[in-house]
Amino acid sequence: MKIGLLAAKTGLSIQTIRFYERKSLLAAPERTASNYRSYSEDALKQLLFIKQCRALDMTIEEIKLVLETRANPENSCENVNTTIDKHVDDIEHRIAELKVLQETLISIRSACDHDKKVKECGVLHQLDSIA
Amino acid sequence: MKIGLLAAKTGLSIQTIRFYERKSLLAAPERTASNYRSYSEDALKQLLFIKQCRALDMTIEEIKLVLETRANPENSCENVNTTIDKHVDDIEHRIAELKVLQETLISIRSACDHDKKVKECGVLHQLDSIA
DNA sequence: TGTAAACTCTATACTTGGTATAGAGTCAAG
DNA sequence: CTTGACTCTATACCAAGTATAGAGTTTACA
Repeated sequence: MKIGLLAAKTGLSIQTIRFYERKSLLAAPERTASNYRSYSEDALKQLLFIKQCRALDMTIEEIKLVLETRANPENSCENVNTTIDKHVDDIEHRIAELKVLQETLISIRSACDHDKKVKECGVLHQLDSIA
Repeated sequence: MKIGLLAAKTGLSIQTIRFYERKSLLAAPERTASNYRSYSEDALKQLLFIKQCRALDMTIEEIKLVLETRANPENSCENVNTTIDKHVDDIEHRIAELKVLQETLISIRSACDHDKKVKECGVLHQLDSIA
């Protein structure tokens, strides 16, 4: 199948598919006589796998690692698990950070209840003084 | 004061300060005879304000808007408040997304309790089939 | 006074994960 | 046979910086 159909089937853009090829996430496919990329069903499966990993916010490098690990069924899956564990950790940290940020923002926001003038705006005063 | 001292006082890198100048967040300062940037105390205050806004995850464009609003004390502070409200909203969404992601990751991770081989690894099977 | 270290300057390239374009070639339908 | 849809490569762009090269400047110390 050609790249347009593959894009439609995966829900990824054509440019994204070519981008993944450049990044060596997806093997360069066969070419037709007129130099069009020609993909197999395996490429489709691989892309769906990649898409799934991206949805889990894995970086391209991490996905590459997982794909390499997966390529040999006799490999230990240890570094796949390590990758997931690290993600869970990172996300936990990020959520905690965002919660603090959220509270700070809400607290700042409460300093100006209405549409006032700049010189009276508690939000701006807060922004000036917190640091 | 020269850029190195300003960087030390603000905790920003020299490159970041020059970057903010290029982005028009910080006015281009006077220059010495030898073309070195020479900053006032006001520049220091402005940078600390910017740093504070960045810590609240505002984009450079948003900060620019806030700075422009702030410049005239008679302005209405409405769009400052709007900016903050939008942020609170964005962060709420992001936290919700991350929580879903976290749960998904934890559920996937539970499919492989130990260091197994790739072919037996539940995590990899999950990654294959969820999409 | 000499010189070496520390500082600053501009300009450019790199990062991540794509997205958007230009300009050229190819293919299918009417 | 031409028009429109598709594909190709190469390049530039986004945010928010970071890192480097190569040149000039200032400061400290002997």
